[in-house]
Amino acid sequence: MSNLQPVRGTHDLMFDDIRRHRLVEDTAFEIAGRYGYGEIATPVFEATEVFTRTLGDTTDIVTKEMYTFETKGGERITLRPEGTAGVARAFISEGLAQQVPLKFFYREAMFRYERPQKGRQRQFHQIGVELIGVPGPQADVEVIALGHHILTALGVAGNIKVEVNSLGDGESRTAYREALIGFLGGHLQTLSPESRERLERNPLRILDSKDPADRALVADAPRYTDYLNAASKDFFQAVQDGLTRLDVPFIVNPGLVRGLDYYSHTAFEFTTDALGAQGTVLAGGRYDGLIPSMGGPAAPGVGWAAGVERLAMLIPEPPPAVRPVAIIPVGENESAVAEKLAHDLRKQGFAVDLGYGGNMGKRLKRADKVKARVALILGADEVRDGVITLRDLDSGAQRKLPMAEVAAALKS
RNA sequence: GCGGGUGUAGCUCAGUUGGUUAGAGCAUCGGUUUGUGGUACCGAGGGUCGCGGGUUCGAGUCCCGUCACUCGCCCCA
Repeated sequence: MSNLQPVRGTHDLMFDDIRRHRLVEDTAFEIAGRYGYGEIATPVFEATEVFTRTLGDTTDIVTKEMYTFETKGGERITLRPEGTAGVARAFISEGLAQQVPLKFFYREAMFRYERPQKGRQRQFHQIGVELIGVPGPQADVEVIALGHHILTALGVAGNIKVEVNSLGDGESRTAYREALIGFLGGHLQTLSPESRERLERNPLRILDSKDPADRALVADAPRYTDYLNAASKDFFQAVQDGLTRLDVPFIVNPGLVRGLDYYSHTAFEFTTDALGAQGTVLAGGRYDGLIPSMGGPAAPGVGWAAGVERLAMLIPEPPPAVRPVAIIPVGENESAVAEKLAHDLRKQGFAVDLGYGGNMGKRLKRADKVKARVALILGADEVRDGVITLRDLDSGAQRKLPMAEVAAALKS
């Protein structure tokens, strides 16, 4: 077992990496709280149907990309590949329909059996919000503005584009889908082989194909906006007006689509070109059909999820670790005094580093390594006189002061 | 799932047309300095050359397989 490696697509998070991670999560949590979103933690695994019932026949996802297994008791279980289905399931199981509107925030690990790339692991982390029970466009606006607010607070919004689109209601989508299939079906030879397959399974996805021939064809295809009915147009306009009012910069991307039927109206993505092919940093939309499709009440919803790893990569500087106070005892007897001092200071809220051995030089070196801000030197002289030597490790200045005044001096 | 690139010390990398005991910087440890860190100087430790097989008198170097990472495609709930 000497060649132990982490399982493909998984990573150990520590030091700077996890500080970046926590900065993303904590910032998002704090700001979501200002908008009234409370945290929810759903189970890491769910009954497989929780995901398959909503994903339908989009076979790649179901067959290729879910971690599904059978338990000893014969249950079919899937590690959650995304957060919304679990929240929707909780909404149904906990009978929360009486309590709408409900606002949830989550920060959790997700699992997808995909080929790892930059910004794409098999175990990864998402933050996300769900706003359930509000049918009107102000909910979409709030959720998008919240996403933008979080990215701004993280200092990464400058590199990010906010793209929005409307999928309209069910009637609009059916009409558009037919028109699109009709048009593309007349140009089968021009379509890329991949898109020819998508034509039956997931025609809307052809709109965001990367193939140049597809793109040229799509430019002449019927436009989604022309097939939105009046109600859908009004809804989309209200979303855009709301975003403008809140100074959220956005562009309308008519090629931005969702493959699944439970989505309606607003779809949006926050993208960057700093991460190669994995440019989507936050994505969401309105899912009025999701909860009903899982057997729940007719509760509308809108939300998004963002990749913590991707956001963490965009943060230029990881937040610094806490700078402790280092206590440096010089001899054996002084060590006991130092342990007591460390304990007292920690109880008062200070971060204290106390090494486990070594002479003064070694201990100062260690203090430097843990980036201590000050060293409290405790030798025989100090103990005898009831004082301590306080050395500022940045300036090198040091002075003696009575033991009783240490805590006060450290606060300044 | 498909195609390309890369695997040499803890990290970043060098290593000639195949040729002796595989190198550097950083990091680590020790010393100059047993009451003063960072800087400097001196020294030391640390390598199954990703793994397995093959070609060869001889492989870090060439070939095959495999694993991992990486870039793109597919997918992106």
